[in-house]
Amino acid sequence: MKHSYADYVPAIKAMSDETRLKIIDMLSCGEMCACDILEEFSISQSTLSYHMKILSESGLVNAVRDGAWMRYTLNKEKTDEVIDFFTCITNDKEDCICKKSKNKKSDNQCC
Amino acid sequence: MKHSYADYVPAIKAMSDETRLKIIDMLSCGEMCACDILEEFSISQSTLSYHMKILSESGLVNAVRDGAWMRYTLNKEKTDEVIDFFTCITNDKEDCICKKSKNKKSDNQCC
DNA sequence: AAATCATATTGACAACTATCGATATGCTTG
DNA sequence: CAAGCATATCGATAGTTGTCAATATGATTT
Repeated sequence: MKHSYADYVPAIKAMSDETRLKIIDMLSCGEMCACDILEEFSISQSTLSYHMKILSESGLVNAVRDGAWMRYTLNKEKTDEVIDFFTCITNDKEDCICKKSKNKKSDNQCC
Repeated sequence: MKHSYADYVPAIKAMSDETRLKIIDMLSCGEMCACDILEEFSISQSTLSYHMKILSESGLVNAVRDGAWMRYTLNKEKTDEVIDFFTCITNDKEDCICKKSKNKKSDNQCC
């Protein structure tokens, strides 16, 4: 099934911040709780909570409550989907948007 | 050579916009000039110029003046670099940030 | 149930972003 | 060189973002 460019914007926006990139990297080898993530930064607890919300709402990160703690994991399906999308739009392809009729201006279907 | 997360932020920010994602896709099979790109959108000429500036300053797009026209191409080295970076931070690795000493809080070296 | 710990939400604010119309710059062509 | 085309810059503006302190919520422990 095809998607539109806009479908990927929330996840890419979520990745376009230095703090969140580092959090993604920290989650790449396994689960972490908010307090452990917080230890690695010099930001307030509310700011971290804001970043975790953006990451989980974008689908890049799974958030599971475990008692008083939140356990975060990377959503590998989603991160792979974003990588596939990038690979697709940055490479030449049979049905590339630039090969389509000039009249189909409103075509936002993509990879 | 290692980079910091912040090094990738400008390129990722440049990709975090629907219009610019479509422009990247349009450039994936070859060169285009600003006026041809503009035809595909319902935005003003000044807005397109703004987007092209962000794309070229991020390094994702090469901009070359050709008389009165600007010729834009995708910088494949840069787009590949971003894809490699994503692949790296979203996958487990030997020297992952999460395996480092808790004391090295200021370590922003990454993929 | 009161105190405490972990996380989320709220309200405020400065900085940044996307957009436009108007105007400027720079190249080409009559 | 004047007119016109292609692109860039400027100034204004509405919307979004990242940050914090303060406070709220929700779970655990005493």
